[in-house]
Amino acid sequence: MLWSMSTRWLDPEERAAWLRFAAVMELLPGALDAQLRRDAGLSHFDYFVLAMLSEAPEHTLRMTALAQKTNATLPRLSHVVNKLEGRGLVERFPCPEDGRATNARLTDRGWDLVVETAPGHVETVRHLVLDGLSRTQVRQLARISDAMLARLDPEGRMQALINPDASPSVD
Amino acid sequence: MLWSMSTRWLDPEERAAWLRFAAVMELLPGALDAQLRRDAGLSHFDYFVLAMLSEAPEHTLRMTALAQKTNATLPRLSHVVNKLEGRGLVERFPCPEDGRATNARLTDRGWDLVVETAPGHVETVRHLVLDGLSRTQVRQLARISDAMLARLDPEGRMQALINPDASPSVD
DNA sequence: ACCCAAAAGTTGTTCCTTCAACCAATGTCC
DNA sequence: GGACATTGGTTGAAGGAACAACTTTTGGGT
Repeated sequence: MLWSMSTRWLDPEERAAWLRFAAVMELLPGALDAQLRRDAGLSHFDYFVLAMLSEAPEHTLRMTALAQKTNATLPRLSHVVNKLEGRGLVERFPCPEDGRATNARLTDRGWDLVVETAPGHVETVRHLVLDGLSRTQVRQLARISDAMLARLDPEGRMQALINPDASPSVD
Repeated sequence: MLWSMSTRWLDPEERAAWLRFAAVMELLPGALDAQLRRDAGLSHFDYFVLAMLSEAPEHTLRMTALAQKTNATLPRLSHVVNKLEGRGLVERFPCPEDGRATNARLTDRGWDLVVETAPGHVETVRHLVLDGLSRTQVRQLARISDAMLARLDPEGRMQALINPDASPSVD
C-alpha cells in the first residue's frame, strides 16, 4: 500500500466483531483437532479425507477430486493418503479410464472408523459451536458465512460440500 | 463416545450453517497469511506477535504474557522471537524483577514495520470479511462469536484483546 | 539455612506442510 | 504419426509447529 490512502480503520463495532471472530478462528480448529486426535488418532484433515470418501459413490474418488473437496494441494494429499494407506484405512488403485489417474477408496476398516468416529465429532461440533446459539443465530451464521465465502472463494470450489448426501460424512 | 447414545445428527439448517462456517475457517486464515507474507514478509502469527508488542506499554512484554496474548505455547513463541530478533524487529533482555523471566521489546525497525503493514492488513480484513456484511450482520457476528468463545475459552485467556487501546495494533 | 517443588525459557526431535523437481500418460496440431 | 505441451500424480528436501527434556531461578516449608 505505497500510495498511502489514509486508512479506514475499524470502528468500535467492527473491531469488536473482528477481534472476537478472529479469536474463534484461532481456538476452534485446535479444539476440533484435539478431540479427533484423542478419540480416533486422526488429525482433523485425516478425518475430513475419510469423510469425503465415505460420501462418495463406491467410497471412491480420484486424487484430484479428493484434493479439491478437501481444499488440499495434491502433494499434501498424496502424503496423507500414504499414511492412511499404511494404516489400512484407504487403498489406492489405478483409474481404469485414465492411465494417469489414481483412485483412492475407503477400506472396510476405514469405513468402520468413520462410523465410529462421526458421532463423537458431531457431538463436539454441537457442544462447541451450535449449542451456544439460538435457532435464529444459526441461520444468521449461515448467511454471514455465505457472504464471506463469496469473497474468499468466488469460484466456489468448496461449494461441492454444501449439498445434501449420505449418512456419516458430517463435516 | 462408547455408551453410544443415539447421536443427535445435524438438521438441515445446522448442517448448512456448519458447512459454510467450516469452509470459511478453512480459507480465511490462509488468505490473511498470504497477504501479510506478500506485503511484509511476515506470517500472520509473526505479525500478531509484533502487533501485541506494539500495543503494550514500552512496547515490551514478558515472554509468558506474550504467549498468552497470542495463544501460543512458550516453545513456539521462543522460536518465533528468535527469528524476529534475527531480523532486528524485536530484542530480548532479562527481566529486572525476576531472574527467570525474559522481556521482549519491539525495536524501532519493528515498530516501523507494524506501522507500515497495519493499513494493508486492515484493508484486507475489510475486503474479505466486513465489507460483505451489513451493519446488522457485523453486530450479529460479534454476538455469535461471543457465544462460541464462552465455550471455547471459558477462562477467557484471549479476552485480553477484546479491550480498547493504542493505534496500529489492529488484529 | 536448606531442600524441593513450581515457574520461566531454551533447545532438540519429530511430524506435518509446502515447494520444486520429476515421471508417466494423454491429447493436440501439423 | 511424431513433437510438444498439459494433466495427474509421486517423491525428496526445506521450513514451521507441537511435544518432550533440560536449565535456571524463585519461593515455600521446616
